[in-house]
Amino acid sequence: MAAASGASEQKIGTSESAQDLDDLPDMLEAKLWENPCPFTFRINYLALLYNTPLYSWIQDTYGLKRHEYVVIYSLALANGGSARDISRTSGFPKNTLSRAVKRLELMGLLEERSKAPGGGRRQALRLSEKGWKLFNETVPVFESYEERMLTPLSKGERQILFELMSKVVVGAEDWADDLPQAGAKGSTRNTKGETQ
Amino acid sequence: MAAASGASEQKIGTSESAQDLDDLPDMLEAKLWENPCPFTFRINYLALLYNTPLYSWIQDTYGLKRHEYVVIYSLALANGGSARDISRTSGFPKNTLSRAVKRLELMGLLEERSKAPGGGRRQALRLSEKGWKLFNETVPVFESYEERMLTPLSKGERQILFELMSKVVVGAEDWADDLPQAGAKGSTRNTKGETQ
DNA sequence: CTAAGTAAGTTCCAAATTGAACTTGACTAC
DNA sequence: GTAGTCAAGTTCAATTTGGAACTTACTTAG
Repeated sequence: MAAASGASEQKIGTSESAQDLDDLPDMLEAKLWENPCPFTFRINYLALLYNTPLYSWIQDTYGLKRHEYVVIYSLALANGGSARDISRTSGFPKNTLSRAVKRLELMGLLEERSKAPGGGRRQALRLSEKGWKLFNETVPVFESYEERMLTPLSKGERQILFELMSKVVVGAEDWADDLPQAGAKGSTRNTKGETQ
Repeated sequence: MAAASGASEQKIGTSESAQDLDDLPDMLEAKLWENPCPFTFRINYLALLYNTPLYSWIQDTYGLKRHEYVVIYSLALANGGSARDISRTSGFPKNTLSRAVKRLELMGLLEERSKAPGGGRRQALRLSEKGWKLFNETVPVFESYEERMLTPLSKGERQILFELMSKVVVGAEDWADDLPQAGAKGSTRNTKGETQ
């Protein structure tokens, strides 16, 4: 709760305050404390703060783009997964992933795709030795960044946060499909936005 | 906590289970329950689930792209804000926003930009009557979607979640700038990723 | 008053992204 | 076996994106 700043109808009384001092725009205050969607704003904002530096580090260090690294990460957690799985869990469209996979193969980070584990025409993707090495080198950085993010919370608070977020995610299975009104042609879902 | 599925070294014993039944890939289970970064995965995943349908609804209904709607939303919370502010708080690069603003003006959703409130060369952006109308029509949908998302939580739990997330966001001011190792040329920050 | 400095906003263009169409392979029913 | 159905993956083309360079406008120092 709490209404912190005085944005909205600001008549520019005395303030314009932190604008340049601390570099934090009033707008951030407004988005944090007067937002009709405070939860999702925090979600999005934290995702921004977390992802941006990490993926730009990955880019600079390993020359991998975000969706390429996402493939690595995904396979590290579920080796033998398919492009479709990665698409579903990350939000990247399948053609983007197709290219990513191709490039990773070329770089020798994936093993040759074995034919099909699950259903239809699915291809099982697996990390190569080199792919695992890359993953093992990089996870600690991601982990420590998450750790860093959670610094303000005690052990117990983290546990609670984890449980609450899990509840929300698990519950999401219900609503995650019916849009406001029309789903219309929305056949294949994923249309934007990404996940690690 | 809790190791749910049996992904990682899956030898395809009996399962491949929900793969087609419920449409949830094992990979999702792995990412949820065996992820070295469980918090940020949830963050990203929820952002995905929330943003995707809403913005594609906005697109279909009002013909506005995500960053365009973000401008509207941002100004609704902090009227008179500048493009720079929106960039900072949303993560979109300034040229993208420049274009968005231009288009919104053309559509009559913004008032003519007044010169400068804060410092330097800043332009104050304001919603027009029409812009407010659009915002007022759409927020309820965003709100109800957030509400929907939080359904699994009791009132008290929501309050706790809100407080914990706030703590993390507020604490972010400290770490939000130093990358893993080199910030290098990273002058203007925002390089990818978006926020509402 | 002029010069230098700074940063917001804009333009440009090469590169990346993705919807749509297509291809491919597998499974199912006959 | 063959035909039909379905979805994973790929290709293609058009749009979108965002880094770099530029412009503009204000602020400050001389």
